[in-house]
Amino acid sequence: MLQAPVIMQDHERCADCPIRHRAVCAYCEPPELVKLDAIKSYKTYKAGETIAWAGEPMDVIGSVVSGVATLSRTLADGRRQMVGLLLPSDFIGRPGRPTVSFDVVAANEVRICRFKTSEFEALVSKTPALERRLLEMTLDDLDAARDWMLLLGRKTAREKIASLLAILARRDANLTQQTVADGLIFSLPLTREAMADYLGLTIETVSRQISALKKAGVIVLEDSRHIRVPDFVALLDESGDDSDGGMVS
Amino acid sequence: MLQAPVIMQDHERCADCPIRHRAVCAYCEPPELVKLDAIKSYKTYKAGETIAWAGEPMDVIGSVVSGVATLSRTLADGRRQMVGLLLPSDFIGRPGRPTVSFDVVAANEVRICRFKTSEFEALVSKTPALERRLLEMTLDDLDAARDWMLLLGRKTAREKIASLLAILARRDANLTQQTVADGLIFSLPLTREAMADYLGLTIETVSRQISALKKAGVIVLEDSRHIRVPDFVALLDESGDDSDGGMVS
DNA sequence: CGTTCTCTTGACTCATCTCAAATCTGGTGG
DNA sequence: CCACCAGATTTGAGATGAGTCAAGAGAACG
Repeated sequence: MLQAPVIMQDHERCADCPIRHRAVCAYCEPPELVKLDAIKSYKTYKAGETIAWAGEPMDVIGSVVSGVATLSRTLADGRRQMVGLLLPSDFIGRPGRPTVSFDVVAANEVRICRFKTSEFEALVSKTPALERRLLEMTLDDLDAARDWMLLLGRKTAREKIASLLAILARRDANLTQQTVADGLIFSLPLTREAMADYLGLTIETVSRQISALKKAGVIVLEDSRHIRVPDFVALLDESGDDSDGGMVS
Repeated sequence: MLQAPVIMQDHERCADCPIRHRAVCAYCEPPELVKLDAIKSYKTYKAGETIAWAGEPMDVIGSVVSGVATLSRTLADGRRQMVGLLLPSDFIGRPGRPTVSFDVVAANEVRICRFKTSEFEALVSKTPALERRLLEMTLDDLDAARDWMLLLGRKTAREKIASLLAILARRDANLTQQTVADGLIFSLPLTREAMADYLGLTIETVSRQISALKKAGVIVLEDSRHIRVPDFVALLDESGDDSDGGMVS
């Protein structure tokens, strides 16, 4: 379970940074960190605040230090689809392009370690460790986007909900070092609307399917933003994915 | 027509390669091309042939020289979603991971310039030009995947079809240097089934929506694999996208 | 304690899927 | 050149999952 939010300090030295080993700077050596230190700054956004608008020039890029942000694209008539979920250590902004192509919105309070785009790009081109990590992270994002496409194109509403809950549960278990095997509880960092945008559904369908999974005993709602999963395998079975994932010889 | 039949030669020298300036090697200098030359080989796959199976180890990676290949993921019960479309110059295989996570299938006859994964990775780590281009291509793929997610999650069947036709029409116009404005004809490199897998629809729905667009006069079928678009803007209107894309101040 | 927002639930509609059959196509062998 | 076959495509009829519209129940906030 998550504790009350710890008041974050500016991590003056990158070496103390909580995302030091997973962010874009993961492979940097101390001398390189000094250079990053020199050009970075921190900024905090409140829940619901827009960090960047689609189509606008993006003069800062950076890493999520804490909190959750969403990337979404909107059709002319208002239909919206989330296309990315940014968690701590994820990178915001696309090097080599002047504008963002989607809205970036803080889902809860988000803290960002940011750089001026131009300064960061200059540093990247001189720092192979940064470029290598950036490539690796982008490849991971692409893999995730492709799993997500399978979900959007072929899964039922119930499977979509189960898949999302499984993702969130697994990540939370990772963070808190619980074992996934027995009952685990996690908090939902997304509103029903954000879940609907993530899954390509309506709010009502999200709500109905959560109720259905609750009725089936697969999940228990502690309150509307905290979920308990008594049997993680049962949840995976509902997600439509190969349950033996990775076990194939 | 040329008198002598043109038989595709192995492009012994990269400098003569048709995808030289768009593939992963785009930024390489002649001395670097020599190194690529030394470790590359060519292979041709027939239409329908599987180039790589999901979950299998992938010991070769490389670039599509000609033809079209598809990436797709399959659920345990057989539902399938295409998650990538590989065109000439696109890169097959993921550096830094031993297995592929989806099936790679030739949609028509595909010719590949390939490298042993281990040799290629060794070269990448010593060749910044390769790494930079790889990052750039991966970022483009990620952008494309995100547009695709919007299509899968929020567009209607008719909009999905129109979007796909618009993409194919635009690419074909690019290749043949036609202007997109007036009536243009292009060939459909995908079967109805492949289109359905791309769009998250069934074959029947694909067929019905193509018929509907035909009846509405938006497209004309020369035959079932060749489409004429009398008015490209009308097609874009059907696609659901902002028609004024990029024109917003 | 209203006000407002989020979430849940119900009743009905409709887009897309499913199942089934007809038609078209290209390729093969006689 | 034609008959035939297998696969691809189209079309129809009916089923159904998810959307829409509407109302009510909680929660959060000042």
